Amino acid sequence: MHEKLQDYFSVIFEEELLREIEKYGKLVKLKKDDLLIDVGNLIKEVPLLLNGAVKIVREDKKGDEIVLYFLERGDTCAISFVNCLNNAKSKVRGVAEKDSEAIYLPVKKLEEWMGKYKTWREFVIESYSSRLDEMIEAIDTLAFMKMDKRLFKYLSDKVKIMRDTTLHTTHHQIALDLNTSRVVVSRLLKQLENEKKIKLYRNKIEVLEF
DNA sequence: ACATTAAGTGATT
DNA sequence: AATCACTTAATGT
Repeated sequence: MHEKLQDYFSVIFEEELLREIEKYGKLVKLKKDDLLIDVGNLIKEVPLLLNGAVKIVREDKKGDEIVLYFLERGDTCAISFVNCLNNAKSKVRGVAEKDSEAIYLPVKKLEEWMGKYKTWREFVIESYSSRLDEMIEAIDTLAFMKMDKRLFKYLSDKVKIMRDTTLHTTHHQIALDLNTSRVVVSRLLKQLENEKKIKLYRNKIEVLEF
């Protein structure tokens, strides 16, 4: 845990804060599709992502889902942190997109560090603001982009997050993430393949352009 | 060989 | 862009 912390955070956090993180945080290994957080959960711990990727999904009452954004190394969901300061329940779901590692930090401590460490304060604010940016981007995408554009953005986002141009997923799964139907996804993917932007296989998509 | 699951396609709304 | 109804293809048992 020590080395992993050093790797990613020694540049932003001071020694003492790193030591505290090490002391109070617990290292959690997440497997693909593990749930980090679900809608309605009361949050007492907030994960700090060391590596891997997590997708943040919004779900409505009917169970329809839509992907808001992805988290990657060094990210934390400051939204959920601020959220749980006022004891609110989570409004989103976090699912590991691939095997990942995270340090779970107790909210109690996070609160304390807000006053104690400038770097922590800045980290949270920075994280909060970039989450907000991503959220706004997600709204733009939803409101103004046609399905074909949305799909392509989804693919290239995913390629960046996964650091792999070959995505192991199904048309069905993509349809769920974008809240559309599998048939539509299949057709649009076919189009993209014809435009030489991707290559299609079973359970696999190779993204050539992103 | 058979069943299951993923993906492709035309027609309709 | 969604839905239906169906086909084809790949994969698991």
